Amino acid sequence: MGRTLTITTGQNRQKQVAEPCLEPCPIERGMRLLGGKWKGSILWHLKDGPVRFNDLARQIGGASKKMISQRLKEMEDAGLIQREVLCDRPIAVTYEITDFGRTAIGFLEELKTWAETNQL
Amino acid sequence: MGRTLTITTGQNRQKQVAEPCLEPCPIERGMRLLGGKWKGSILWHLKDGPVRFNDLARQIGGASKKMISQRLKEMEDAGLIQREVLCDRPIAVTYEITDFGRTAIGFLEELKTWAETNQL
DNA sequence: TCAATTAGTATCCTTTTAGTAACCACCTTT
DNA sequence: AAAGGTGGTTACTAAAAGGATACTAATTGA
Repeated sequence: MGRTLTITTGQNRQKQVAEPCLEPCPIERGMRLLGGKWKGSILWHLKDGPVRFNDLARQIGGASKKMISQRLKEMEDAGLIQREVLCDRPIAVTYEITDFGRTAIGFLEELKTWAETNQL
Repeated sequence: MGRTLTITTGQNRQKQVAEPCLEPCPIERGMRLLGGKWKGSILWHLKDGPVRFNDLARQIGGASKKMISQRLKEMEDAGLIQREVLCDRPIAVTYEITDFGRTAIGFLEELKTWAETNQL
C-alpha cells in the first residue's frame, strides 16, 4: 500500500483529511481537456493528418455540426489543434493536430485498447 | 500516414465517407465510463485500498456528497467499484476498487502524468 | 446535554449541455 | 436554374448536471 490516508481529529473535534484534493487534481484537470463529449474522437480522427470540417463531421456520425464546431473551438483554445484556412473563395479549412495535441494520443490509444479489450 | 480517408461521390452525387464512426467509437465509449466529472478522481483514490464514504468525500474537495454518491452508484453499476457494508448500527460502508476497475488505473496514471508534465 | 459522527437522501433551483432544424453567403457542377 | 458543395451560425427546446441546504436515525465522545 503506497499512500496512507491519515485522518486527524483536531481540538475542535472535527475530522480532517491530511491531503485533501485542493480542488481539481491532475486527473480531473486532464479530463476537462479531453473528457468532453466527442473531444477524444475528434483528436483521434486528426492524428493521421489534417481533416476538413465537413469531412470530420461526416466521419463522426452522431455528432452534429454544431457540436463539432463547438468542440473544435474549445480544443483550439486549449492548443490541442490548429485551424487553417487553405483558401477562401472556394472556402477551404482544415484542422490539424498540434505537437501538444499529439502528446495526448498515447493516452487515447490506451483508452481505446482498454475499451476494446473489455468490449465496452 | 496510416489511415486513408476515402470520400466517394455516389450516383446520387452526394458525398459520403468510407468509414464513418457508427455512433460512439471505443474512445467515446471508454470516456462515458471514466470521463464523467470526478469519476477518475474517485477511482484513483480507491486504488490503495478501501475507503469509506465520508473519507472519500473529504478527500475530494470540491465535489459534494451528492456528486460522490451519484458517481459511486454509476461506477458500481459499471463494475468498476464495489460497495460493502461493514456493519449497520454504527453504519459503516467502504468502497473498493474491483479487478476490472484496476485495469483502468494504468490509463489514469498516464493521464495524470500527462496533465502534470504539461502543467495543466 | 451538546456536538459531532455515520451514509446518504430530498428538495429546490440554476446552469450547462445537447439536439434539431433552419439558415447564411458564396461557389461549383449538372 | 437547381442541386449540391464549402464552413459554419442562430434560434429554440428538452434534458441533464450541479450546487445549496436541510434532513434522517442511530451512535459516540466530551
